[in-house]
Amino acid sequence: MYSGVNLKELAAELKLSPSTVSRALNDSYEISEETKKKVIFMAEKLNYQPNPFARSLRENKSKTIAVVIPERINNFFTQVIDGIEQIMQQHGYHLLVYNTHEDVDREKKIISLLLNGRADAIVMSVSSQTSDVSHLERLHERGVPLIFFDRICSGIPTTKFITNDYESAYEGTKHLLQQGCKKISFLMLSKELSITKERLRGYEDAIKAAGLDSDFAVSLTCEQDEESNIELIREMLQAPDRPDGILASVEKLALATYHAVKRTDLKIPKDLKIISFSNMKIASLLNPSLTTITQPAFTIGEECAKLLIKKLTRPKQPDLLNQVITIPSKITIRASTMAE
Amino acid sequence: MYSGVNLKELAAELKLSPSTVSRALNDSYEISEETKKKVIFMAEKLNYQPNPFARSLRENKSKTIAVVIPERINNFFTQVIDGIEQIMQQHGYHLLVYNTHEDVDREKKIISLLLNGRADAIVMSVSSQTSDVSHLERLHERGVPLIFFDRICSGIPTTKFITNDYESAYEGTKHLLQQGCKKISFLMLSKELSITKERLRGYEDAIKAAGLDSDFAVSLTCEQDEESNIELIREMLQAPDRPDGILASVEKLALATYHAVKRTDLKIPKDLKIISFSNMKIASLLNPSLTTITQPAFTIGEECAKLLIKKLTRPKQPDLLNQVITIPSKITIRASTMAE
DNA sequence: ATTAAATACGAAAACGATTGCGAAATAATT
DNA sequence: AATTATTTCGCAATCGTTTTCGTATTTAAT
Repeated sequence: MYSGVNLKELAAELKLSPSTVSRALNDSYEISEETKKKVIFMAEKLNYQPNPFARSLRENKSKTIAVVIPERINNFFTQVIDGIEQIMQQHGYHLLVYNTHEDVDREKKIISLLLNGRADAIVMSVSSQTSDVSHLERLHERGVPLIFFDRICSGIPTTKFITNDYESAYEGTKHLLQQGCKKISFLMLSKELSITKERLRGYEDAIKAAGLDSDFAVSLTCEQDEESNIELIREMLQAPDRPDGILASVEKLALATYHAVKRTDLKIPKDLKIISFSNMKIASLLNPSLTTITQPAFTIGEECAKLLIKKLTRPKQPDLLNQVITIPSKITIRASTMAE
Repeated sequence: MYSGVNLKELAAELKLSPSTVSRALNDSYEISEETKKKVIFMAEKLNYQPNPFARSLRENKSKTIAVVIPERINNFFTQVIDGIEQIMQQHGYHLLVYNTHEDVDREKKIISLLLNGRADAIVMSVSSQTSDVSHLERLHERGVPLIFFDRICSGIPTTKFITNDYESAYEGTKHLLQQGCKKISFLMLSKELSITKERLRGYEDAIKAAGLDSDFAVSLTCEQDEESNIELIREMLQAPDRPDGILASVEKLALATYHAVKRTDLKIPKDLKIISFSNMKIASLLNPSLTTITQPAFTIGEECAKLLIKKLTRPKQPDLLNQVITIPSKITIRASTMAE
């Protein structure tokens, strides 16, 4: 592979030393305006591109951020990445993106690859299987700036960005109750997940606040396999004490419910009302259209990136604060929760 | 940021020279089994992680692949990336992902960032605005291995992966005709796009083969803005000579059509039948369920990656062949194209 | 026993940038 | 005019690897 001209060759062409050329290109005060112009012109002409690895080696930073997500085919995560990229691109940063596929082992491997400074910082959302967080602790102790979003690790003292999971779940459940639901089921991926815990808490509190017996609360931990999820939900819906309302803590479980319903005689929203955390653009095109709790995904990504930029570009920045920053979600009521 | 132990320190700890330690870790034949064991043990113990930039600088390769796509919130591209990552991760490669947002200027900037060897190869799908391809030519002439998929640049002599765009569009149009459509509209993003050209050709040939007047063929170039797309389609659907069938060359235009139809009195499939190139998992949940031409996205990603691995890991590999590799799509017929 | 070959390791250069320090050349000060 | 300050640039070290070359020691061959 032909790699263009380097600093030494550029310097030779200009009859200057590499140090002078380097300083000229970096706009050092030690270089006269005249030579700066000449250098810049020649660099332009020869299309000089600095070698990023030489620079990274010397400066001990890579101008690269790693983003680790549990799932790529997911509107929420995709929007977050778009938000991160939006800010990072403006500051000349590159994005390494890794998909853990909800698998802790893959997550651990990926994290271990990031221990060597390949990325200047990491933005991540943990997998649903992650309970042991020693790999993340090690990363943090190494001093790699680490930010969590959505699925956070409260045990690791750094900044986390989430939405108002508790309140949204509370409001969502309240909405179902107001629409006449008597028995609401909460669908979740894994009890280990921070979002599961918070959303479950919101759900339970709303049920209690309505004076309903908590026996009515049905929780169902869903597997990873799409088809088995659908079957689990179908069985639940065909049981004698079936729920008449569903709060799905993640989008894919709402879709699984739609599929499950198609295998029964039930009708949404007459027999079953459903609301879901979801960033689908086409919630309104589903049959019936889906009432959603939409997370501010793009904004979350932007905020993560802005904080990192502050941390990485300022000279003597303190460590990322151990705090949780909440950006509220928005509920959009659609046909799936309509009363008669 | 604390960066762990380096080779020199590890060597000092072992009372060996850095060269020996390096060779031991790289399993060189010049090192005895005994010292290899000692070195590996100590490296393990001190948790030695080689500096990727020093290595990249020395070896002149980064173990990194860049993926450039026009849109992130798109099931097709996302699945392709999953496929690429699947293979690349097995070979220790990292993925830089860039979104051009269908903007040539952003595409050019991104490409110029990749001229310096930051990535060992590039896998990309061009933006819909890309007509001038000089930036891509420069990249290719620099010798950076470049592979196109889906939206390709036929002018650049390298390997491209596509689906059978012509045949799929032909078959899709034929299906609409068989279901009784008399006037079929083809929806597309930009006439510059390779996929647009091929799919349009398939569509036109199918219309002609049916002995239909080509005046019936309506083409509509859609803007980037979602809302204006919807309005354009709505106007078309409410015109006196409205189509009774639609072939959408990309997913987002099918969804725009669904939205547009909701603003009219028309019913799918009674008044309007629609088929679309789409990798949506939830095509069956739309109202009515959408007949789709599903591209082998994951496989396309895998094949791109496999070819690159071959090119990058074998010592004296020739340049990537100037050829187009086709992997067929699959049509799934659903309610949106059902005759009475 | 002498020479040749194989084994196991170290010294040092190289990759391409940045930067501390020194040194000319010019300008300013006394 | 002599000294000092300022401007402008070059030398060489450095970042952490890999690798070429050289060398000492052991083993094999004649």
